[in-house]
Amino acid sequence: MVTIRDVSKLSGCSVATVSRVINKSGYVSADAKQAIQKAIKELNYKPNTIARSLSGKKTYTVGLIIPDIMNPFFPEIARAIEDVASEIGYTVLLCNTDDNLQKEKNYIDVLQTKQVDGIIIASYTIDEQQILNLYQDRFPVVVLDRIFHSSNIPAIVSKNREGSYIAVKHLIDQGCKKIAHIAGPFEVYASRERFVGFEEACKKNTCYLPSLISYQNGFHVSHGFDGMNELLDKDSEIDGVFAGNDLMALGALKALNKRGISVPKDIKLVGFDNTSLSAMTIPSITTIKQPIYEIGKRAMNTLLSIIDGKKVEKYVTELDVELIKRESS
Amino acid sequence: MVTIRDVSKLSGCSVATVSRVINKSGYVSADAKQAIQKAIKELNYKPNTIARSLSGKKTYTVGLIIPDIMNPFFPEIARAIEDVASEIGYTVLLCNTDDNLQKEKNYIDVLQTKQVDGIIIASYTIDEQQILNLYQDRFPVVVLDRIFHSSNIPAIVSKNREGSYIAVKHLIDQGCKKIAHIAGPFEVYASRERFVGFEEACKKNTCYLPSLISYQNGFHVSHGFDGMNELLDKDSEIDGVFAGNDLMALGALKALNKRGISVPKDIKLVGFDNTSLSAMTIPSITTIKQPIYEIGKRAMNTLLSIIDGKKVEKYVTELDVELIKRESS
DNA sequence: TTGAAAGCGGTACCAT
DNA sequence: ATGGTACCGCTTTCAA
Repeated sequence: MVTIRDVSKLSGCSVATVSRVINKSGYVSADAKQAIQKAIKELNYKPNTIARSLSGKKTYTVGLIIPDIMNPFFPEIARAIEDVASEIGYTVLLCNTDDNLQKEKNYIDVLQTKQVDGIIIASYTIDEQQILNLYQDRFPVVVLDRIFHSSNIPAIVSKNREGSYIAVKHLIDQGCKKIAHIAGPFEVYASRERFVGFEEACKKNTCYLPSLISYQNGFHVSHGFDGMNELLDKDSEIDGVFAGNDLMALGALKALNKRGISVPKDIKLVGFDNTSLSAMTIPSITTIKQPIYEIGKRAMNTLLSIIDGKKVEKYVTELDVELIKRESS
Repeated sequence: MVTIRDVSKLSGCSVATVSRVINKSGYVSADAKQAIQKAIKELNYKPNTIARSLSGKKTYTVGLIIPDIMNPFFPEIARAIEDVASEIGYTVLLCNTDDNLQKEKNYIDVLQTKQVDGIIIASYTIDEQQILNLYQDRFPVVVLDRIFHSSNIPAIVSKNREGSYIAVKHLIDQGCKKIAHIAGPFEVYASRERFVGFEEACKKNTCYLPSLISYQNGFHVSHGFDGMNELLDKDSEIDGVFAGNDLMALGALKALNKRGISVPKDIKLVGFDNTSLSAMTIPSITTIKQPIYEIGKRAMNTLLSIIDGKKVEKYVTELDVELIKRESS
């Protein structure tokens, strides 16, 4: 391995001077600079990042903590984060925690001992105190898809409530009279918000009935499937369904399909997220688009601001959602 | 930040001894050990991984280079790798390269200066010489879904040829007389193999016609859509389609749907990969299951063996594929 | 404008 | 069994 001392020797300058030209810091004469650059070329010298980190206190690496990269919401988040990271020479550590407290705690420890410059966390279950500790230690953190009202931890979320409202409004506009909702788990911030948005829209438009909500303890395809069946068993006049996310919407679609109920003729269906799968189903699913990529991008940019010691003016960034009309409605 | 010297002072032992108990190396008296462990607890000391890496030459981090985490094949790969990594205290750097040579070259450099212990590469385009260089520098590398016959670079692939054969055989068993293939780009190892498997199966079973193949220059939904339309325009008697992967199968399904051709009644369809989406479509898509998780797992285990200096006996690991029967056939 | 040298937080060799 | 200390490769202060 070629070190800074090799460059120093070959160029006839001291390591300090070499360091200066590498980092473009301090004064270096044109002659010295040239000699050093020549030596760097010749030796194909690449500064050792580890040594740099140890001395300089920065690793140019951030940690991304998510429940599971296999959940279709997260690849795009990860991609966005990685895109802005790599753009400026940062690198991203991928951490899956399955919403498991122990794994989360463990990863936070690991990331700290690895001296990452900051952490982006998307977790439904994580111990609030855990994150608060980081925040109070002035460790750069940004939270996704969740808000801690008890503190000023920077958070990026999208307008879930408004999204639900738009979804229900759309179903009404399409002629639906009896609209049901398949709600995700209430521990999850986004589920709660979507539920509230649904309630608000229903109250304003007189289609609210408590029996028209199925409460699920998860948000995967199977939950949508079960929820849809549950709703259909209770009330056969349902003509519109708003599912808490696309995965559940797909589950609902499967249940409807199995019963021979036609979408969108008999029942119209709207999902949430606009994950890639919603465009892939047949019929494709109308959904509320979260700007997933944008969420990731903003999160990373916010994190970088914090890392650079800039004051973050907006602690909560709320991003706009949008109705994507497709075949299911 | 608490350092080893703080522990040394508080415990009354030297840093060398503290280091010994941290690493369970060398002899330490019971008394010393106890005092040190007490001090570690009290100070909540965590060894600094960066310092450790600088001195010890290992970072316990590996790089994962893939085209795009948003491609549904890779989240599961990433998950598998991260699972085995985290299990033994390793950490994974996520690198998306979009099959772009410059990005690949750049990431390989970055990963080397970050001193990762090894790299797992899944790339269709990457310069063979690039990887060869790493390999010859004795830098631990494992390649996914591709084989370099010119060298002994460890590779994990699945039995693509056999998979195609099984797919075609299945279509024949279902009564298909005229089977078409939508082939992915030939630069991609897996596409070539699947194509060859298709040809072999057709020749053995007398349903081979060159006109029944659509050659696509990509493998996304749109390519399947276009390919299907192309085939249908050429020959209206097709009653079975084998798509080069699930995304293309979905595209084909969409095209068929649009033309009012019923699947599986009029045309039966088989995909490849068994990505999660294949189970989600309506009708769900029969496919050849690649053991995606297993591929990732093996790749990481192989990499770890290499890192630990063990001899790798099998340079090419070929994993079995399996027919997953679903509604589309 | 330059260089010597003291860290950064560990590891591990060599004495004792 | 233990401790002193010279590294690992780079940054940064301080003096020249």
